[in-house]
Amino acid sequence: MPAASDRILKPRKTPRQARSEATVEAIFDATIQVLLAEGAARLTTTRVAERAGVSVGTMYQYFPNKQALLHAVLKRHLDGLIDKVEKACRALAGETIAVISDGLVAAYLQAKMDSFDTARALYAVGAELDLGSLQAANSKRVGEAVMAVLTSALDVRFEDVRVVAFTLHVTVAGAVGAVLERGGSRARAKILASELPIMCRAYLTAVAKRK
Amino acid sequence: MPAASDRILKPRKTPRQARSEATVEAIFDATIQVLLAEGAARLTTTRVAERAGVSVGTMYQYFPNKQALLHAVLKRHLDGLIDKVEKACRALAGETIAVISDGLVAAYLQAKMDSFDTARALYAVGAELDLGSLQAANSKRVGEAVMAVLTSALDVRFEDVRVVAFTLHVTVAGAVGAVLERGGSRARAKILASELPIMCRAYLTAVAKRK
DNA sequence: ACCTGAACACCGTTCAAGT
DNA sequence: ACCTGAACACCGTTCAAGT
Repeated sequence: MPAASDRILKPRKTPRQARSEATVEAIFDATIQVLLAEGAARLTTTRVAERAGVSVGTMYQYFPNKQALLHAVLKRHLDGLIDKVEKACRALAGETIAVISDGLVAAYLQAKMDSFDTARALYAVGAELDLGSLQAANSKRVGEAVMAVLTSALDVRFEDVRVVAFTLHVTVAGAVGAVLERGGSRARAKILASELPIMCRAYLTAVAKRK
Repeated sequence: MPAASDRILKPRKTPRQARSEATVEAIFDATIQVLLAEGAARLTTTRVAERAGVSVGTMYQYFPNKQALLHAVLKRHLDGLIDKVEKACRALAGETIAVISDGLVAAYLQAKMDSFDTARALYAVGAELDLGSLQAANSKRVGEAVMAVLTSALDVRFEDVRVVAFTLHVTVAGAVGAVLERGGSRARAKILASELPIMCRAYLTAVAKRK
């Protein structure tokens, strides 16, 4: 039988939607904090829940399992990257292939470097989840956007834009990923920043046909 | 007090060294088998030991922990790759840059494809261990070999071979890794096989100076 | 000497019991 | 209705007890 004090002690009902959003946000933040502060090996559902200020049980209301949590956190990060790349693609439409190439590489590197620590931390858990499907969706969205800019190039056209866009994406993403995975110093990131534009421009020029 | 039957039932002492090697080999094989058959999530020390026909305790005599085991298995795989790439480098010494470029890319792709399933399976556990240090060592050895062939090129020389070799390695390895990570169909591997040579040759030509 | 496998600490996940 | 956290199954690792 509920005592009268219950009415006072219990928090008033907060708007369901807003509360949920805040909780999810707190869990996301907690995940990255634990990852950065304690490492992938100590990234525990209990620890994340504790840091986020909720019980494990509550966390499992929002995410059915640990993998789903990591998936969501990584998706959030990748979506942010994709947004930036898409924006860059739209801004580069109708330029020459040289400008497009440099702009794309710069945008991609910039986006990755903006969230260097987070990106590195997330790469460390990447293999624990179905990174495959996420990256596939990622590839698709970035692929569409890149195909669009390449097609819009002022001075050239491509035999098979799909293949070219795929190659470009997988090479740049792969190189950056490789550097991030292996301890990724910022020095090495700088080498990429100077060499990738040359490589991409050279590749695009090699496979392009004059318009 | 040992009974007389012990002398009969106990296996005779097998040469220490040879026995160890066989056991370690069995554990390596068991690891990859469990990985391919049951997936990374079910890759368990107990399961590996069982499959290898030893007790967990025995396995811990050879490998101080699970990470060390995975590290060793991955190292074994990467060393195999490096050997092939180094061999290719030696064979390509003194050729023109075009031949060297195509030869290098072909050798790298070939080596990866030879062990496609193993490579894919290992990528799935890559993040669980200090892949970083392994890849760093890997990078170094491959870097040396690639620098050597590039320097030996008949027709051109490079301002900074170290940077060029690094870029080449990280791009090709990254692209292949990216494709393997995301479910890597062989169809996509084929696109790489046709595009990477073009890209690498274009890059090398762009940064090379006539001799 | 060397191997075994029960035991321990800890993790992901669930769900009865609270409020 | 919603949250909690003890409880459960399972994992990595150890080490007393066997042979």
